[in-house]
This record gives sequence, structure tokens and C-alpha cells, in this order.
Amino acid sequence: MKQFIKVMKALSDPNRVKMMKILQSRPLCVCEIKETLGIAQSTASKHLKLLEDAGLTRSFKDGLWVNYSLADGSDSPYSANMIGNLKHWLNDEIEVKNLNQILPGINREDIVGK
Amino acid sequence: MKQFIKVMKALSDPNRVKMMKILQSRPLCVCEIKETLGIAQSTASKHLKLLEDAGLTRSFKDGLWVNYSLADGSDSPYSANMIGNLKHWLNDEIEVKNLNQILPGINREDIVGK
DNA sequence: TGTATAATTAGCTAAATAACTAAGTATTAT
DNA sequence: ATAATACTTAGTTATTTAGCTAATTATACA
Repeated sequence: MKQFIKVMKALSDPNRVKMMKILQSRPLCVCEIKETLGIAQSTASKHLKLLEDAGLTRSFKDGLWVNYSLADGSDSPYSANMIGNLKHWLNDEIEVKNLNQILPGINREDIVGK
Repeated sequence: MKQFIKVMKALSDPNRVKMMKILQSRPLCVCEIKETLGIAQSTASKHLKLLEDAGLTRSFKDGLWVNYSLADGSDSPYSANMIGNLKHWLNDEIEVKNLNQILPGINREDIVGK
């Protein structure tokens, strides 16, 4: 039950759902994610931790950067199901379309200072 | 996005998930549900309203009683998916097993006063 | 017509959550 | 070693949420 609740809770915040959607395009570092969503870096970091705890994303360090990507779903049937379904769900939502439109212009090298 | 979030939020509380699980056995009135879960009737009522708003359950009045049952999923693909998957998910959880064990002994006629 | 019953709504309190700024950690480069 | 950079953690505040009791609504029945 706990694992199931974790997945549901993780996906019941708009910013976290948006993170799942942009990570479908490509792996991103925290600074690219906070830039795309327009939130503070610490906020993004905390959300990402929650997603990872729920088995929805995973991360690995590359020097100064931490790259986040979608998990493979091996964590639980609940995460597997949601990762899979979210690939075709919500694509028509304006909020998601907008994100996908600005995402190609987001580049970690261009994000200076803050 | 809003509809999706509603479904996720609705399913991110243990008592509401338990409600979904016991409603898989049979339609239940509010007093049977509060009795099975051991919570106040007003609490049960509020949870059920949330589930219904998310398209996960539906209700109809029968005299003094209001019967709740699982929705058919026509509300959204999100609710449809979750209603379907929850039928085979969580059946091995102790909390769910316990509920299913006491449920046959729960009867609206036997629930007197409070 | 009043009384009992089932459910909902209102109102309250405690706990959880999401946001931010600021401080701390870890890694790279000078 | 020092400075700069990317991220995380700590600490604060405002909002949301889950629980309860009490009051209200709606229906059935004597």
C-alpha cells in the first residue's frame, strides 16, 4: 500500500507531472528543469527526490551536473504503469505543449549564475 | 491536467484507496464504509465526495441510504485506468485482506445509532 | 405532525505540503 | 589552496488536507 500511495502522491502535484512530461523528451539536469518550469532550484531538487523515491525517475551524477531521466519501472507495477501511460497521456494539454515548445531552447551551458 | 491531478490526489490517501478496494466486493452505504474502516461518518462522506469528483465512484440514493459503487471509468482515461488496475493491485496487502475478511459481517441493518 | 435515522455540511485543529531564501556539500578549474 | 559552479539540505511561511464533533438536511415512519 505504501508504495502505491507514494506513486500517487508523487503524481498529484502539477510541477512533478510536468517534470515527468519533459523528461520524456530527454534527460535533464536540475538547472534545466528549474529553468523550464520557472521554479527555484531547491524546489525542483526536492520534487525530483520525491519522484525518485517513488520509482518514477532516476539520476546519476556527471561532474557538477546531476542528470535525471525516467525510471524503467522496475521498482513497482504502479510506477511502471504510470511511467508507461504518462507517455501518451496529457500530450494535448496546453501546459505540456508549452513546455515542449521551450524545451529545445533550454541548454545547461546557457544557464548562467542562477 | 486538472482531471489527472484529481485522480492522483484522490488515490493518495490510504482510506480512500481502502474504499476503492472494498467497493470492489459490493456497493456499500456510507455507514457500512465508515464501520468497515473505523472512521467518523462525516470523514467517510467527505472522502467519498472526493472519489466521486475524480470519477472513481458513483452514488445513488435509496431512501435514507446512499449507495456507493465503483464508477465505470467513462469519466476519463485516468479514472478508467485506475479503476481497472486497482482490481488486481493491492490484493496481497494485509490491510486489504483484513478489510475483505470483516466486510461480509458488515450489514447496514446491524449498524445501530452510531 | 413529530421523531428517528442516514448522510452531508460547517467549523475547528493538527499535520502535511509546496514555495522561497540562505546555508552547506561536492566537484571542477585556476 | 581558492574560487566558481551545481546541487542539496535547513529553516521559514502559507496553504492544503484529514480527522473530529456538532449542526443541518432529507427521508421514512409512528
